[in-house]
Amino acid sequence: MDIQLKRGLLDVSVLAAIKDGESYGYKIIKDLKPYLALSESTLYTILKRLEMGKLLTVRTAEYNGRLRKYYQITPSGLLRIEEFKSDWQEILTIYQFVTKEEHHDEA
Amino acid sequence: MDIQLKRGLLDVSVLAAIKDGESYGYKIIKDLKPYLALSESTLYTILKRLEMGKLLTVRTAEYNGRLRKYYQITPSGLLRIEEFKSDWQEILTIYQFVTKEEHHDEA
DNA sequence: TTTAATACTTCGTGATATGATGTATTACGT
DNA sequence: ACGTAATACATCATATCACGAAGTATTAAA
Repeated sequence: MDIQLKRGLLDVSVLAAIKDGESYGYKIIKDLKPYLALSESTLYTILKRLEMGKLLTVRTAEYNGRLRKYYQITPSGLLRIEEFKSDWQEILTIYQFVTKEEHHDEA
Repeated sequence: MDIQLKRGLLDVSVLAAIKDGESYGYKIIKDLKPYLALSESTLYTILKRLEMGKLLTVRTAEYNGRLRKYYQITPSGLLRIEEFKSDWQEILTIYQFVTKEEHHDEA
């Protein structure tokens, strides 16, 4: 798929992946895999960005002898998802413009 | 609107703006204005990119004493729009993932 | 005659997705 | 016991890209 098309969905997809309960990097990738593929470097870049924007918080905990970073969504993060839903209306309008067929005169 | 969300739509919107007949920069901006705002610098960057990718061709012609560059879509450009339509199915799947509500137990 | 509209161009910048590479531990297969 | 895969996170370099700013030049309108 076109890379550019994914861009607007990335941040919000990651937020969606943790919105029903905290998760961690590796699991997020696996959970998103059916919908969109993203590499580890991409994910961690996104997580860092979302953390800086206070859309999620992080806590480090030990699991099975190794460290994991658990990411939890904030109210701002939830708000971000709501904003995305609003934006979607505009996106749909553009989609319709792009895909509309030219009107041909018939007979 | 989120800038990132627009990214995947930009190229294909410009292509859509010329798919029913050639057009030129200034007119493309005006035609797209109801759907998405884009500046001249952005548009001409896109046009250059599309030209290099052979998704459109250019001819320069004089109009009213000044030069205009007319852009015409190529078969590859039309194909690009078709590909976008296919990609849209994936986008919709991601959209549904992002917006789906958590399932709460009732009663 | 001054301002707005038309029309295209170039430059610099900041944001960003991603591959490559690295470190370290645990689980599994044989 | 040993090698390989899976888990888990981190950093760096790079290429792409949207966009504001600023510029050039002509025509239309006020």
